[in-house]
Amino acid sequence: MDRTNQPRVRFAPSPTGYLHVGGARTALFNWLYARRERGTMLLRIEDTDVERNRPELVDGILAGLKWLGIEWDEGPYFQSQRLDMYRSEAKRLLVSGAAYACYCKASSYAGADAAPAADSEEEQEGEGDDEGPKTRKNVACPCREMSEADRAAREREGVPAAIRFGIPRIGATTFEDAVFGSREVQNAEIEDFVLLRSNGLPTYQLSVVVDDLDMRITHVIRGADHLSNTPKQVLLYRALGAEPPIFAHVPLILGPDRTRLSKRHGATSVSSYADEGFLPEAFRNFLALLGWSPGDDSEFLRTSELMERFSLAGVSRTNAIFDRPKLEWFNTQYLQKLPIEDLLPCVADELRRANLWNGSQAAADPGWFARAVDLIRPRTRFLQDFTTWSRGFFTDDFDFEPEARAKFWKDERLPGMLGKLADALAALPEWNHDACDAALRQLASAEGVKAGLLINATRVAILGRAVAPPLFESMVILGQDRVASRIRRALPALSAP
RNA sequence: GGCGAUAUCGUCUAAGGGUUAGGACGUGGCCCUCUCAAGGCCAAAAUCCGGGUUCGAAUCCCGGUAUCGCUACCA
Repeated sequence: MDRTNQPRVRFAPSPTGYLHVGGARTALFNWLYARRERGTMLLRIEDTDVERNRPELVDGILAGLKWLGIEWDEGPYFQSQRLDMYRSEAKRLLVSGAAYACYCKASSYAGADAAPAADSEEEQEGEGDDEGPKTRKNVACPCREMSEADRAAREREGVPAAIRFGIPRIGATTFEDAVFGSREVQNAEIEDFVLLRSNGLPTYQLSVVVDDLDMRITHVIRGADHLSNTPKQVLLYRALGAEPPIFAHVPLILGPDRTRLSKRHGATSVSSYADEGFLPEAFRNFLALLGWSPGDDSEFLRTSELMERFSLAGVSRTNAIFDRPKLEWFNTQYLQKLPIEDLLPCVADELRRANLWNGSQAAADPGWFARAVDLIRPRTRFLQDFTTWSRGFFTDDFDFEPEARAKFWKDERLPGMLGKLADALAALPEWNHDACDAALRQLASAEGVKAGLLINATRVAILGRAVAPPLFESMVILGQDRVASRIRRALPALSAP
């Protein structure tokens, strides 16, 4: 089968941190594109920076992608296992004259003015801000023009050399970006960047191009922070005798303060959203709409629809702010609108996590489980809601919430009335919504109280909470025996001060 | 500092020369009600500023401003 026309995309995180929402969104776009176009997505771990690299984080990134439901078709490949290829390609460029050896000390370039102490201080206000020299010229490495004799001398001395790419002095480099359109950059603006460090490890620019070429990547979909460096890579592709792939840079995701999303904005790792009880599909829907629009007013888009409708043309060019309330809204929508059979496995997992699954009616009776979840879900916002305030549906082991007691158990006639209610309910020949309703209202009018008083008090008695689903539906789910015994069990607590 | 990109309600966005500038989140109000949600209805809320081009500009052009990105032997 001829697959030459099928796109190949990749997600290429570097294990310097967990999988954050920006990376997740990039991964999602790649995945949606691959699925839409019946292409192939591969995963590549960019771990060429030995100092920042933390191998133990790879598992977390993989786990984050799995939770998101993003499946790659090839990989993961590790750049750390492909070093020979980068070295030989660098050598090729050296031989062809596209690159040159640089004998300068790394420190004379590295972080020359960069690394402004990582997001710490703002320089204080005031006028006298004739600050330190922030000026920076393009790197014009003297080694580029070094004579052969000098070069040989350095080699003899064993001076460690980096390999730099020699940017053409004149002309411009152009490329097409599927999102930002056609781009042109003057070569004079581009500095001779390093391809291979003096320690023999490749830089990002080299490894990314070599790999994308070797892996036959057709579409590079990545964050817009790479847009400015793309001309370097285009030049590199050409120097390697290849045509560049199609680029598609997607806008960045910012925090509410419009700065790059980072730890101090709170949850930025995908796993924290998993822990918080978000549904993966809701998260995908939310993420997909951050920087992409289907073109109409559709918002609730299940993953299958995203895969049908995603296109690079719909990607925005404007950075987007991560809007937590909207994410929560999506989660609520999914909890309530998902076909019940799609939701059940997620709830079952949550019950297992809370140790409420084994031996429960939920595990034993699928039909009952579905009815119970359906009753509870209109009031849920997170998966945890099934094991916190609604745990009374899945176990007898729950407490009477103090606020609920204070609010609905005030009336001192309640113990007597609920005792009678328990008897009346236990004696019902049939157990359904209307029978329970009638029994309770009959008692209320006989006692001369409003039905609401009994309803609210009973809800607390059988579920322990002031906030729970409507009473009679809850009774039906719980069953006659359990309801009667729970009411009786509550009586002592009810009469306690 | 240099280079570049971007700019529509507070937020995500639609409208790619002609609309009362639409939808959604959030906010406020009303309805529903057995608690609390959900839901329904209503409301306030935007074309960054200034110049052009045009009969007509959110849309095209220029300038300014702001924001973001890049400017590393990080990715």
